[in-house]
Amino acid sequence: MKIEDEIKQPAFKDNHQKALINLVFTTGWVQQQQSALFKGYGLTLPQFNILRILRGQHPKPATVNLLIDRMLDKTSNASRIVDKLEAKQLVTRTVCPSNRRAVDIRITEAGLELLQRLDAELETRRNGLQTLTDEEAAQLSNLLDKIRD
Amino acid sequence: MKIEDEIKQPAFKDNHQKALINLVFTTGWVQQQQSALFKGYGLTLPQFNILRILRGQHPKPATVNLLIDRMLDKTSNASRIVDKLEAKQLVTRTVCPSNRRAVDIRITEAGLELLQRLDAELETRRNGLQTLTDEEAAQLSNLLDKIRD
DNA sequence: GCACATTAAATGTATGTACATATATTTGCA
DNA sequence: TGCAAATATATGTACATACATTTAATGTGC
Repeated sequence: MKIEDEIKQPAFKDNHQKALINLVFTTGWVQQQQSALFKGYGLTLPQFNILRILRGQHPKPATVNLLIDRMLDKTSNASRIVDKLEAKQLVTRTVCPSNRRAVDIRITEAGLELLQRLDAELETRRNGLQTLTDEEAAQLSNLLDKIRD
Repeated sequence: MKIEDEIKQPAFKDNHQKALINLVFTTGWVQQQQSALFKGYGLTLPQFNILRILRGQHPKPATVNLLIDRMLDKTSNASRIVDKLEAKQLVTRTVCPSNRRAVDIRITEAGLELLQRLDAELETRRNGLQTLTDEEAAQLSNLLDKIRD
């Protein structure tokens, strides 16, 4: 559906305004698709993203700072997302021996297994952008980079 | 900065994954820019968006249902965002005479004046996508429409 | 006219976001 | 050495999101 119809706005001031609204709307749309998938596994989107970062580090631990560094949303509160994952026994938290201010966070076997089950489903969806060709995906990425210049 | 450096991930599996991560990251980036602007006026981003819809309706009233229909994030709780705006006397709420289940929401003079002050500042920023040409903005919009196909 | 479904909005609860502040540990340097 | 600054994380608060439930008003079929 065209963005004009999605939000019932017949016209936009210019292409910039239209692109901005489309950007926000479409990103929300994609994230909602993803969330719906994770929900069946008892995970939220940020919890999934943290788990994925921890798997990338495995078997090395990660600190909260490392998680924030790699997260897409830098201002979110990694501490409390880890709280939830710890309660579900998908991660462990231990004081870092070499720096007792820091905390070593590790993904558990249960966490790895959960991610593995999700991988299969995600693969079939090509990350939610399955309607784009390879070239279009690259083009989109370039335009997005230019926005942040 | 390229997306690889923004989130310290040296490579991506394919262009689709890279575009998806870039989409989420860049939209967050743009929204944070906007939020920073609104903060100086005591508004949050969703509050601003609701106010703008109400101005579009003015002097006709809007119902909560109409707000949800036009909001970018369909699942957010318009009722409670209106609560905050009402507390700041930027909108009024009255029971709709023709359907007493519904509520007529109107922007106040103070709300209109606040938006007018924000307009001037937003204009100079070209909606946060000022680094794109007109053609690139149109191209971006087309790619985003295709994602939702 | 009345029971029952439908509709509009509000409310409850869990989670997340944004930002300020607190607590504990480590570092650096006078 | 001692003490202030820096660092790592946790906590507090306000607001928003996501989704289920509740309350009140309206519409519909019998």
